[in-house]
Amino acid sequence: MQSDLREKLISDYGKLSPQMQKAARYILDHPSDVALRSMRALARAADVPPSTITRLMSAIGVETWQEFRDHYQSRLLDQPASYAQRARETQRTDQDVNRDEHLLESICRTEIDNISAAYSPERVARMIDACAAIEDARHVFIVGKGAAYPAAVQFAYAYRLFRDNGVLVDGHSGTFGDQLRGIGRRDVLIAVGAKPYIRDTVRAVEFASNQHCPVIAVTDSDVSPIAVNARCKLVVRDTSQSFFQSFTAALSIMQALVALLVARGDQKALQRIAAAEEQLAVFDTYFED
Amino acid sequence: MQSDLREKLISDYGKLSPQMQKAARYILDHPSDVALRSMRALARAADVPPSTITRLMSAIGVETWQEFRDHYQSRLLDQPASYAQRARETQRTDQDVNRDEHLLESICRTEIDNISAAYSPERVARMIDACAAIEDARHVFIVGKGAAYPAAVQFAYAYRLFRDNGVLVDGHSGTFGDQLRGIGRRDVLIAVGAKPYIRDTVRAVEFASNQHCPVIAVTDSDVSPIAVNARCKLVVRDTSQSFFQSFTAALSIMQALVALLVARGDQKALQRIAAAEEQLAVFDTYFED
DNA sequence: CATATTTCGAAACAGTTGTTTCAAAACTGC
DNA sequence: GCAGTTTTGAAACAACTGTTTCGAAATATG
Repeated sequence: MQSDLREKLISDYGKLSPQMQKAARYILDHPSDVALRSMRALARAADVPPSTITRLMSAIGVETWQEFRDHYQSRLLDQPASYAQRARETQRTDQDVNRDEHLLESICRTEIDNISAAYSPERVARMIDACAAIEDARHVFIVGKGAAYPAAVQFAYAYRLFRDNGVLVDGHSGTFGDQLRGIGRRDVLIAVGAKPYIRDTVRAVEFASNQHCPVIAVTDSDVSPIAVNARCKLVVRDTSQSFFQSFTAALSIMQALVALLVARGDQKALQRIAAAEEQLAVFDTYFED
Repeated sequence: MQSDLREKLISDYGKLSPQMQKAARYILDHPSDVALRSMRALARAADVPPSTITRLMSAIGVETWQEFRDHYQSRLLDQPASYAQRARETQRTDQDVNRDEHLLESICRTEIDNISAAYSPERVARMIDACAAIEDARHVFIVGKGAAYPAAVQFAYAYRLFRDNGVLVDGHSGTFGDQLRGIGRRDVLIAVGAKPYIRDTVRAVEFASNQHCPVIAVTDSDVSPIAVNARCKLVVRDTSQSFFQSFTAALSIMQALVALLVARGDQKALQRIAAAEEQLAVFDTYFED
């Protein structure tokens, strides 16, 4: 509702008492202090007793200092909505009636959060780097087991529509060893996996590394066993409300990689896509209505 | 001397005790938490006793938590590479240089749009309805081919961890007909698919409908051939920047269904999950570091 | 000038903070 | 197996947190 407390502070400034003005002024001049320091510390810095801050809060219609601080913290992070605030919101209506709705609501927020984090400037740079590696590769191996399997499949499927050097290492028919045979320095292995890490995936990464094959790790941490020695670490959040990690952000990134590869590619890529489509049509895969 | 504590954390990671690794890892994954939250709050979030954080500090050669926090706070202030700002930047130089960044930026926005649309109040109501149908079903069949396959697999995989009446109709081994045999009014078919619709999926839906089996359609339109006669239509956007539709929102919804089912379920569901985890551990599926 | 309001800050409060301590638990190497 | 080491979490600690209370000070009103 009240989206910008700063504006409120400015517009109400005239109606405040002298001491409150002093506090308000300091806050306007040092917004990051609100986000980073404690209320009392801020009061000291503004040369005002703590109670003045509390009073200022109620004067501008803010329930509690935490609410105020959260606002400034999320502004500092420049994330659409703050995490803590969100958590408290969902907690507030913790009761029986709309429990399902609230769960889904909170899942939605988390998913969005995970995705925006995945496209932070730093990650974007890494994705572009990953693309470069993929473009130069002789073969592109993709490994992802368990919960990460869908994300791996997604990439493999889309990739195959415009390149024919992709190999999905699924271990379905035969062992990993068979599928990874001959992997080397001129290839690339894209490994997808989050905690709990699946042994096969880790082993595949280790094997590739030993064969000097660069690894692109799509995983949940910089220090994930999948990310060790990786040429490129694409770290995605998998925060989830359920017992099951969310692979939404991972899937999104995989799709983005494909989009990026196509965008950077030449006409040939587009032609291949057209050919693939046509082929599917010939095989009567699609349904026409 | 040691200017970047993050690097230090990564390089020393291997030499830390398990609990410290857990803490270090959380810090690496959530750096802004260090800047914004209290030490104890961080410890709670990382699921670690407060003393572990203190110990971690001395392990990486930091005198006090304050010193550590200050480091992260100034990093946060130094780096105003904000999201919105970044968007503006990339738009400004629309041409040559930052084309990749711009594309990813726009993909990100689209993905977020798709997801928020998927959790609109109306959809949320439908999802709850879908859950009810799934709960009452004798068997839960899941079908999704081509690009929709990953989303279907995702659901099937997670669902199998706490219910044993799920059947992934993938048409891999044998025909669709075999896997759908005996489907009837007491079952449920979850069908995932967007344009271009794949013939097999449509046929599966038609077959199920003829056998009076209720259908839950996760698709791209209310009038999609998959959604005709569906008991419950979960319409998700698949807007995408690339030639390839985005199945992010569909995947997200499938995951949300699982979360909802578990949340609504009884203790038995949780017990089954525990059992499944244990079984995977017994089979040595997971990698321990 | 007296009085009614408003403004103010010290003090008290319950809760939380960062840190240290210590005994139990989990690993060592033999 | 066991002694020796390391690792761990609960408890205790003083210091600090955000908030409320209440009487004094300042201001306004007549």
